[in-house]
Amino acid sequence: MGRRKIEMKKVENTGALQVTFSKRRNGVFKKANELAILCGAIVAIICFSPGKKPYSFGHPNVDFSRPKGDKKIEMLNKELADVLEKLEIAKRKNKMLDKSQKEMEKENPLFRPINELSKSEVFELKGKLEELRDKVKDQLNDMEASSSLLLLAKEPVFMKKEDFAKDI
Amino acid sequence: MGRRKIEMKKVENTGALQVTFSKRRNGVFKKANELAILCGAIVAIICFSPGKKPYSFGHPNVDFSRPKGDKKIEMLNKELADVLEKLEIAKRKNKMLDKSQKEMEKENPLFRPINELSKSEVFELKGKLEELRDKVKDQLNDMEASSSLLLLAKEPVFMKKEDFAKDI
DNA sequence: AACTATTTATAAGA
DNA sequence: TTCTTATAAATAGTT
Repeated sequence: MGRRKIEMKKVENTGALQVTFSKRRNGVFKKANELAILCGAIVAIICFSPGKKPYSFGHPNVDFSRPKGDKKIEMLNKELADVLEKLEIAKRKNKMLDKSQKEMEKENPLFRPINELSKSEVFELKGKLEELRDKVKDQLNDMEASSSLLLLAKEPVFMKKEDFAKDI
Repeated sequence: MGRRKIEMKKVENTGALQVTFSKRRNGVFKKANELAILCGAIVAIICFSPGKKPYSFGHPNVDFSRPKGDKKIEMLNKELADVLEKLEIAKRKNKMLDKSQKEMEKENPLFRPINELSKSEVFELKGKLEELRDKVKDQLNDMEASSSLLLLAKEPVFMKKEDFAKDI
């Protein structure tokens, strides 16, 4: 599409690479914009330059910044910390109960099994919750990793209006 | 770029819309592929057709299908269900303990407060966990929504090899 | 950044 | 849908 046909392989000249990336990135974004307008389609693109700079395009109203997600993860962790703290309290209470229990056992040995199970339940539950917390973390991390192309775009760069305006 | 210049506004004819979307989607994906190859860039596109069908393109190795995510969410839900079941068991145990407690109270009234608190802790914990489960669900749903363009692409459609081959 | 010779994409037609 | 082709648009190399 120019003075001569080019080979479809990586451009090695660093200067030419920058220029080619810039020109073609704009070309792709422009085509995507036309697709969105002509067809009423939702289109999102994100790409990383050879220098790993992120650029994104979205139509309509696609925002790839991620402060929301980060805050939510913090809140989720806080929530779990609260639950775990409650479990610690419950555990301590159970210990107290256990202590008193020993006195009780002297009078009524039948109580023992029930209390023991109840106590181990709480411990098992704590373990479950800790596993769960880690799994939730991993889940979110994995989701971020697999959708990283979108979510890592901290600095979205949309095409300049005047570049699109030519076609509209 | 064709027999005649077209206006940059939504194509109203339904048949023409389908054809235009299909042709131009392929055009955008092809350009994106060229950008990725020529510049060694990472490029990801996802778009929804006028009929809301998702299509995606990724280079290199970007897979937007989500069986992994779905399985994880299922596992997460199962995990939570297990924890809640354990809580139900603990709750029942506590009820039994409570029953026996009434007999105990006759002998030792001091036990009552501790047991009552322990029981309410379990209830509170159950509530917390239910909240948490919903929050985790919401969290995942929101992340999917905000990054929905990627994650909702259940049926990624990559360009046919032969279409790319022309250029490579 | 602009220019322009060419290649490429595609709108309409078959 | 798939192919053909006249024409519009993108862009490689140049200035």
